[in-house]
Amino acid sequence: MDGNSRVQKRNRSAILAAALDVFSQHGYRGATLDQIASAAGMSKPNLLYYFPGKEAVFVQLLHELVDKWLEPLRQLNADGDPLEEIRTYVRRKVQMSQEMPQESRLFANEIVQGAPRMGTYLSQDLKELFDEKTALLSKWMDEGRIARMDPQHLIFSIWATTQHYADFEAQIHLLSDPGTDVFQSAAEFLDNLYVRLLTP
Amino acid sequence: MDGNSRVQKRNRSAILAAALDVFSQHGYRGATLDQIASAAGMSKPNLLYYFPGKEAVFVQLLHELVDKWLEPLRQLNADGDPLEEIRTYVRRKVQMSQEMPQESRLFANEIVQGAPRMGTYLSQDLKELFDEKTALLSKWMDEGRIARMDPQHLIFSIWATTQHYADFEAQIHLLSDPGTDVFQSAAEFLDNLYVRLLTP
DNA sequence: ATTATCTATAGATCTATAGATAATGC
DNA sequence: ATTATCTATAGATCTATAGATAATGC
Repeated sequence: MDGNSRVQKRNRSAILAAALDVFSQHGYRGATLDQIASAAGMSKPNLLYYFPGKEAVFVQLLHELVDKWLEPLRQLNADGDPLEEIRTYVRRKVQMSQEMPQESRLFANEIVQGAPRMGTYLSQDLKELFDEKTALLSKWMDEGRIARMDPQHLIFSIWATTQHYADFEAQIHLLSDPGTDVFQSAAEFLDNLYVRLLTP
Repeated sequence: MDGNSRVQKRNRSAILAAALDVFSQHGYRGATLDQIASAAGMSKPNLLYYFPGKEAVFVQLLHELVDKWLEPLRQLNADGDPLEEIRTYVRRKVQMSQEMPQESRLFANEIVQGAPRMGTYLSQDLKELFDEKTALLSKWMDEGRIARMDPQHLIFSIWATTQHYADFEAQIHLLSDPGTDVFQSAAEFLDNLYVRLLTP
């Protein structure tokens, strides 16, 4: 009656987990409800009992992930030591590429195609957070605590370099020396890069 | 008779140009032959007179682009000044993001999804070139002409930071200050970044 | 004669729904 | 009584082909 029985919760989260698998690998159009239903261990009509349609599953999935996805940037702390805060942010982003590559590719897929289903509110959350944190970086630069540069491009470069290891994993894996821990050496490389770049 | 009449050439290149438009925006599965044929100004059966099928169009398109795409890295010159060579490479890659964003997104789409249609030979070309250029970077580091670091991650970081402006253009555009030339400021930011990073 | 294009449609795939049935909760 | 699931299928979309016709080149 409340639409939130144990079975409902279990099935809805099974569907969203399956949707993450399938959408992140094939993109929105490349994914089919059959694949998702099958990965969730149920029939396609049953899946559609829980969600009104394909797009609803996709949008719900983005919703549930966006907060988790932006958490590291949110934690960039105005009261901390600037360089250490940014190093921590970079380290966390590399870690997310390692531990949540599907989430990264889900967003990448969507944005590469112009983010047609991301919804304005998702972008508004992001824009607000982005403006807040670029302002913080500017302040740190004004205070001479990190080197002066364009704070927007600084954040873009952190996103680019860290998410690259998840989004382009197929290429990275093809080109990297076998037997090395790519994420470990990436974390070290990027830590060094941002220390060099940001030290006043 | 030779299968290379003027009409054939014109139509085949119209199809490939249309395919670049459509595949780069919607990905392989999201694109339809109808869209491509219509963008090329012909009927779908007529398109299929020139190519055996959808995948053939896509693979042919990748083929024709991969050389152009790798050209800037190929031009990294062992006899030039190391820092200037790398700065030039970065500048060219930013320029390509500005001037060939569709090509960038075409490859991005494909690699994010695990590069299922890229073919091994494409990757072999890339691997060979990548190994050659990382060896060159290593040599420059051994000679003390640029700072020592992991040369593989150095190239990954250049790809990531430069291609990001094409691949994630939707996001960049949403977040950037309006009225500024994003590519101009990106080029300056990245030039400064790599000078700082690489100066011994 | 050969090349290029069109109409019509087969066949496959996919999203979504209708309607019946089984399982669960009171 | 309500919630959850199934079978069957409608309807839309898409790739690809068959077969006829028009345009071009010798």
